[in-house]
Amino acid sequence: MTLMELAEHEGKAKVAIAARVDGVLRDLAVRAPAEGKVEWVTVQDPDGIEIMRHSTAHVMAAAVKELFPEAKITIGPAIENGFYYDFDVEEPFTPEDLKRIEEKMGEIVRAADPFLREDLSKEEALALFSGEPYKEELLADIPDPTVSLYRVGNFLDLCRGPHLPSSGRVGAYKLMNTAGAYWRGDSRNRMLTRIYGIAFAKKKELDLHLHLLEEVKKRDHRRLGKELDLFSVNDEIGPGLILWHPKGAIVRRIMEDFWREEHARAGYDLVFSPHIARIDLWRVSGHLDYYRQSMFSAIGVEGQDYQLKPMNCPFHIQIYKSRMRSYRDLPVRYAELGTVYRYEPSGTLHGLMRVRGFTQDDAHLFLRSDQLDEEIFSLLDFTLFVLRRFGFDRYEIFLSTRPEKYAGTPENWAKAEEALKRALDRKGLSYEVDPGEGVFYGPKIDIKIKDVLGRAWQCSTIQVDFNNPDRFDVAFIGDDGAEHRAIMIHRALMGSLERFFGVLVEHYAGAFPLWLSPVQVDVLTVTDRHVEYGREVVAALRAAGYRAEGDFRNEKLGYKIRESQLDKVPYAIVIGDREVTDRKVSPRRRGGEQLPPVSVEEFLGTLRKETENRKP
RNA sequence: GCCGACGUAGCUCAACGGUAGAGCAUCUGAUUUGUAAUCAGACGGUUGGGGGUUCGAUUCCCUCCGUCGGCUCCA
Repeated sequence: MTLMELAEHEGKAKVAIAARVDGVLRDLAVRAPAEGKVEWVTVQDPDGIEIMRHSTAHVMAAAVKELFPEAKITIGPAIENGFYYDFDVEEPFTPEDLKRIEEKMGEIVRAADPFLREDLSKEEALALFSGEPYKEELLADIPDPTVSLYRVGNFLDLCRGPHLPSSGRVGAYKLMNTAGAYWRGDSRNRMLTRIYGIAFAKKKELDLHLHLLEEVKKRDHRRLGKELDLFSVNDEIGPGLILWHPKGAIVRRIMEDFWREEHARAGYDLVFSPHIARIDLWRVSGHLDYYRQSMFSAIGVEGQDYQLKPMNCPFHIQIYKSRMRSYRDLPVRYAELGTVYRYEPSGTLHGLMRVRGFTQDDAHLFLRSDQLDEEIFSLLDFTLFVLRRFGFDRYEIFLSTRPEKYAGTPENWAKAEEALKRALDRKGLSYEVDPGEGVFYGPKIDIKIKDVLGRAWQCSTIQVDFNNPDRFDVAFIGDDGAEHRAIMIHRALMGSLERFFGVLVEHYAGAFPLWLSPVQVDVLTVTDRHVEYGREVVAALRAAGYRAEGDFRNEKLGYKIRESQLDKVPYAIVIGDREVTDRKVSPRRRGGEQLPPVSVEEFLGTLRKETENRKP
């Protein structure tokens, strides 16, 4: 009896698409075990939906091979929300091709061809895949003597499986776009043509996801940046270089003020450093060896080479080194909103999220080794405190370990990795280990913040550095009167102000909380009769420290309300005959909620309450 | 950087080998208006830059710049 027959017997044939036999995922076509645990896997199951998406990729590849027999197949896994498949073709697919492929997929789904598994020796498989060089290459790399193949209709693919019982069980899918992708993700390899698709169990879920994509588009910080006049990038200035317009600049200034205030409170000393330095500084720091591909070319000055800074650390180190330090002075914490410049390949630039010039909310901590654990622990605390103030309370945390290209000794790396791990464990934070993803000078904790739509953004980073102290001879005098090596921590909480601001814009869809809003209150008059009192109200709000603007134009109230709403101003207050007579204002919240008329004093109280503690 | 698509008025988009058009914004006038758009008129473009094909290019070709979707990389 096969699992399929067993499923029929148990009345599960309609929902089961695979089975977990003693914890191992299997096709329904295989023989049911005489004993052992069988669990049915459905498309509701995370494993099940992945199988379905993977099978959809096969169906797509089958459709492509029918329409474009000369296309060479490569690989096509399931991914979040869907799947992709990479092909080697002479001419990349056009949107019209995608439409045809999608239709052909429909035919294959309607045909409900079974997915048939065949286990063959590698030699037999090689014979079947002659003319498919990528499959031959994959086969050559498989150590096992036998491999599994899956056939659906006329399409045969090398695959581990499992798969749906038949193509008829494929759910709702849609081909989205094509993209270039290197074979095996290596830029030295040939560029393939990738087709991305999304796939869900039900049409309704697919529609929901398409709706989500619309929402993402609406929140795009590049669109909102233009609509709300927050920032721009400009051809004549150059790609990846940001112009902060007045409204964006207000938000940035508030972010910076908050940051400075809290850092002073947390025991940091605020410093400033220049944007360029002699190239030798970067030779000593190791940047020239390990970071050169991210640096702009040197600048010749009176026969000497200077370098635009990609990081702030060497400067802070020099401040530390400007005098002798006692063990009693540590930890020394230098913080700077330091603007750095990094060469990023043009194809990677993206609005505010990936730029060539950005300001890090950087700090460097100089510690004794006995202070490392405690400092990292309180740093995690501080980081989460700052992030929460901006409305982020969900995170993905990664611990990145030693990369291939690194400076320092493996022993020191291990020590640092241990220290980071201990702090995370003590703080009770769950995290993933990212092997080999550390920076060249040390391991790090990265905190990705999750926005309202659940997307994760890399912002905060805490990096231990055992390298620079050696290179720059960063030392302190211990209680034994001898010189000791200090440990350094690099850290940024918001990461880059540009990226963090971009994330903020998307998180709030441009509707910033009151404390961050570029304009907090719009004062709208009904007719010319009310302008005088309107000016008075604007002046009173400004005198109290709020960002208020008056709209005294000769327009209908509805027109002004609409504009205020589109500008996402938190409060619009209406002033007409009634308000002038009673010396009151009628506030309306962004979103339409109408509040009762109150005196200006009372309204100020409302604002004060809403901005205290910088409520997100 | 690589692959593909794209670049038309301040913005969003039409036209597509035959001297470029709409809506919104802006400006002017009228209207004095009560919670998401009052009406009318005017202004606005060497169609991203350069080169080529053609009697003629926004349209076809080349090249450069930039943007977008990915890949590689990353705050």
